[in-house]
Amino acid sequence: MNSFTDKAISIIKSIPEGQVMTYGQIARSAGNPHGARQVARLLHTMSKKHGLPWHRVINSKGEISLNGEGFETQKYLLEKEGIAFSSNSRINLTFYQYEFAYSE
DNA sequence: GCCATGGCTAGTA
DNA sequence: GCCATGGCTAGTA
Repeated sequence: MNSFTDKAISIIKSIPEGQVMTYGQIARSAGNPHGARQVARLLHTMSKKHGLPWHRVINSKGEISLNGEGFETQKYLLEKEGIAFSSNSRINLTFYQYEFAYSE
């Protein structure tokens, strides 16, 4: 459990229902401030295999980063967990962002 | 080579 | 709206 990817995966798994984290926040928590794109990549390739709550990860602007069908699916899943979207389809991070903290 | 980012500038109002 | 950035999976040989 040492690589950036392993840490990121365990962090993503810890996001509680009804809360979100951003790509950059996960990357920083996993030890690489510049790893946001790697987080995006691993979500894309490993979500299914690891059963990740991929829909609880959004970008730093509070937006869903998918297009088309993916966008609709993610928005639906988040709303189902009680997360509200503003009229411009954004999420209030101050309210819904999970403050990840290491538990040793 | 791939990626579902993010930060910063320019350029508007 | 542009572009620098970086760790590594999936799939072939």
